Amino acid sequence: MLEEWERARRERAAVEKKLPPLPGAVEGKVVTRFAPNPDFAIHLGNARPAVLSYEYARMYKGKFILRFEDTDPRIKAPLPEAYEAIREDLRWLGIRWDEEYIQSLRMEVYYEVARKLIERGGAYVDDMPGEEFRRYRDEGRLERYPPRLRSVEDNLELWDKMLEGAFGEGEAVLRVKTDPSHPDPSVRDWVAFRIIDTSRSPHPLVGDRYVVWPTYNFAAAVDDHLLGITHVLRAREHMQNTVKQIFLYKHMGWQYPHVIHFGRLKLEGMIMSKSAMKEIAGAEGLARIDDPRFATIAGLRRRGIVAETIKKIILDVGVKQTDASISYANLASLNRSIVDPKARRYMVVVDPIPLLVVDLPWEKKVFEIPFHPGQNLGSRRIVVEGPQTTLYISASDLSLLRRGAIVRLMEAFNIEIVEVGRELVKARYHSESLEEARRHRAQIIQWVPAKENVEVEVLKPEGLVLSREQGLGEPALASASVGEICQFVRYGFVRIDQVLRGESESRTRIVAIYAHD
RNA sequence: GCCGCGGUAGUAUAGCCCGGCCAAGUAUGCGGGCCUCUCGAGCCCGUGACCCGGGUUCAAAUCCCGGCCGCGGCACCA
Repeated sequence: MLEEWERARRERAAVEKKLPPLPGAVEGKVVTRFAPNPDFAIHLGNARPAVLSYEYARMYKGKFILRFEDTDPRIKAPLPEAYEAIREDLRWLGIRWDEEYIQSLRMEVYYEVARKLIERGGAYVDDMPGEEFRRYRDEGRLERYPPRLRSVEDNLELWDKMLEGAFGEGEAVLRVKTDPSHPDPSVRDWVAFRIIDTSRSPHPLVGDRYVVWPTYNFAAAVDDHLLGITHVLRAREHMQNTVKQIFLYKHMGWQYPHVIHFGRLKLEGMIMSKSAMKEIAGAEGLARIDDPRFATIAGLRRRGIVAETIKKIILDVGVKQTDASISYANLASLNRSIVDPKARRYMVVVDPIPLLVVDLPWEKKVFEIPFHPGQNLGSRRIVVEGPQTTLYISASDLSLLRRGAIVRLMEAFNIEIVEVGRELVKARYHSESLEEARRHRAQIIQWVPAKENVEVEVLKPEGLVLSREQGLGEPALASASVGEICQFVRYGFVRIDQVLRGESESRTRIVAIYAHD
C-alpha cells in the first residue's frame, strides 16, 4: 500500500512539464537569443523570452546569446546601470549565455549592411518631411513617391551625407522598400535608420559618436541573421515586426529564422508596468526597482520568490499565444513547495503580549528545538528561567485563551491560563509532555522569551500597499543572514531583508519581507 | 477605423495539426476528512471548463462558416 503511494507520487513528479518541440530544430544547431533594451530592469514578462530561449537552446544543446538592443538614445534612452542589472538578474535566474553583444557597439556593422541594401535597390533615403511620405503612403501612391524612385547612386550619395552629419534630426531617414500597397500601412517602406542628435541626447556607451541610428527592426533583423539565430521567441506584439523584417531578408537573400510568438504574462495583484512603478517611486520617494510589490525579477527575489519558481512558472505557461494571468496564489504555492524543505522555522510573535508563567519546576531549563520538523536543518536552544518567567505571545492568539484553558507553548511545555488581560496574561505551569497537551486538546502557540529576543519588522506587500507589522522574534533570529528564506511559524514564509545588529547582541533588529503563507 | 492573432474549470495548462480511446487529464484555488508540537508540509474525498450558433460526419473540444468576446499592431520605440 505504502509502495503504491510512493510510486504514484514519483510518477506525478515525473510528469514535469516539458516544452513542446521547436519547429525545424536540429540538435546542436539551435541558436536563440534574449534581446532586452537596457532602459530598465527586467520583470517577469521579460523573463519569459529569456527563460524560454535559454531552455530551448539547452534542450537542443545549442547556443544562447544575450544582446542588448540600445539603439535609441533619445526616446528609450539606455540606463548605464541597467546593462549590469540585467546580467545579474539573468545569472540569478540560472541563465548563462555563450555570447554577448551590445548593438550600440556594432554600428559600423549596420552601416555596412545598409550600404549593401541600398546597392541592391532595397532601400532609399527619404529626405522629405514625414507628412509628405504619409500622404503618399495613405493615398496608395507610394510607388510614385519621388525619393523612392531615386537611383542607387543618388541613394548612396545621400546615405553618405547622412552619415557625415549633413542632416539634422528628422530631416532624413533610410527606408526599406516593401510592398507599397501592403494591407498594413505601417509595413509600407518602414524606417531602417533615422537621425538622432546625440550632442543633445548622448548615448551612455558611445556618447555622440553616431548620429545615424538603426531602428529596432533593422538592427534586430540584421543581428538575428549575422549571429546565426535559428529560432526567435518573442511576444505577440512583435508579429507585425516579423512581417516587416521579412522584406529586409528578401532583399538580402537571407533566410528568416523560425519565430514563435507568445502572449503576455501578467502577475495578478502585482505591479508590472514601468509607468506604475515610476508613479509609486515618485509618490513615496523611496520605492526602488526591487520593491517587493513590483513584479521585477529583483522585486520577486527580494520577496523570497526563488529563481526555480520563476523558471517553472514560465515553463508551465509555455508558449501559447494567449495572454496568461498568473495568480499569486499559484506562484506562491509553487514557491512554497520549493522553499519549504529548506526553510528554517523561527518563532515570532506579532504585536507581542507579555505572558507571566509561575510555578515552573526548574531554576533554568534549556529547550533544544530543531529548525525544521522534518528535515535535518540543525537546532537552536532557548533558555527559560524559573520558577517564574515572562514570555511573549502574539496578540492574535489572545482569542484562544480563556481562564482555565490549557495551552502548549510550542516545543516546550504546557500552561494553564489563570487570567487574560490586554496588558498581561497570567498562567501557571501545567505539564511538559506533548501527550499531555494532546489529552487536553491544547492549542499550540509560538512564544518568545522576554529576556532575550530580537525586534522584528515584517513588510507585507499587498497590491499597491506595503504594510508593516511589528513583533519580537526568538534569539536565534539574531544570527539569521540577509537573504535567508525562512518560515515564521504559524505566520508564513518570509525573506530576511535586513539584519541590524545593535550595540548589544540582545538588541538585534531584523526586517523581513512576507512572501506567502 | 484598418490590419493581425486568439478563446478548455476562479487561475494556469494538457488534448486541437493527424476527428472516435475525452460524459475532457494535471496543478493551484475552494469545500470536507485524516495526519502533524505551525494557520506550513503530507494524505484521502469532493467541487468545477471545451465562448455562442450553424454546417460536414456514423462520430467534433478537435474540421468548415458566421457571430460574440479578448488581445496585439497601426512610431524617425523596443
